[in-house]
Amino acid sequence: MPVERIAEQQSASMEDYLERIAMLAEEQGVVRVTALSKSLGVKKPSVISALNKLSERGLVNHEKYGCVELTGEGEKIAGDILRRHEVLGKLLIEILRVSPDTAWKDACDMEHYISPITVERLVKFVEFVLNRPDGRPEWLKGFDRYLEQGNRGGDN
Amino acid sequence: MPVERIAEQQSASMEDYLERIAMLAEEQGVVRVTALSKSLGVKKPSVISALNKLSERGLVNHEKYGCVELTGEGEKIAGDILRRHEVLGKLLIEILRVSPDTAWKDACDMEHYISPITVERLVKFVEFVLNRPDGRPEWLKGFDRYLEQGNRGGDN
DNA sequence: ATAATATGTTAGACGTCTCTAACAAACAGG
DNA sequence: CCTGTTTGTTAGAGACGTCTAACATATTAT
Repeated sequence: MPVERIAEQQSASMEDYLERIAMLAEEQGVVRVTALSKSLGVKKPSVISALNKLSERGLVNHEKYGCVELTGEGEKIAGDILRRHEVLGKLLIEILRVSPDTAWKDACDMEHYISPITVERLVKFVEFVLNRPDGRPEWLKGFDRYLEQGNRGGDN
Repeated sequence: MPVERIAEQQSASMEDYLERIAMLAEEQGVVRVTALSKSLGVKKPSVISALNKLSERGLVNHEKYGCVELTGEGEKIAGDILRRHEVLGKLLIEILRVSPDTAWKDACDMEHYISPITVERLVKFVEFVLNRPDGRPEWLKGFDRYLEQGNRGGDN
């Protein structure tokens, strides 16, 4: 079957490039081919090939032997991806207590396929559960105990 | 980057075939190429091609012009996929209140990328939240109200 | 300046998964 | 039966994303 349509019509792979460019730009200011290659675990010709496509689509600026930058639209898309990544990560790490490494990888693999509607729900759920004046809710502490002890704990 | 390694070393596409074969077998007894083609929204030659690969890998039995059946190992893998699908679906539908259509599609697209560890956590979370003697917990009803009214409701 | 190294690019191949067009087998009605 | 329709298969092409090998540019150090 065709790869599922993804937000903004980018493939999962292209979305990974956009996201990583945004992250490296944030972390290190300039983004270079070698850094992208190392960060994504692909060879440099693959990076070049991806940058050419993203460049054609108007999502990045990349002159030969130069630095890589997101265009306005590229930034917008990268932002959406990061948002999906972040909310999934929060769910996995802070609610489900998955280890950060596993959670990061799973979130990264899943993030391309969540519809905007579901993203919104996730955002609201994570907000509802975690952004509370009284901190981590009791029932969630009960889930923590359930994980640790294999039972529901005493008070949830 | 290479497509992420998936449980049992199958590609997302091959996993979709396995899952759908299992579902059609359940629903209709016999599984045929045409049914798979319609169900997955791909052309028949694509189905044949997939079946040949799955057959080589010992996951399905398919004689020329005959029916399609999962082998023992094929069933095991399909079962794992269905389990991931189901737990994701429950989270999206019963907890996050995503509409079944969207949830099904999102779950289907995400299911291939969840690690076994995260699946376990999801299972436990969904269990913890939904399998309770006293029914849907109060805090979750609070979330339902939060979705409906954009506030936290009165009592959670 | 120039040699050595690091970085970036091109060309071409491969694997996966899809498609269309054409063909083959199975089946069902007359 | 045998003819038409449904079903299944083969052959070949194309998109995508990766890789290696070879080459080009840029940078750094002497």
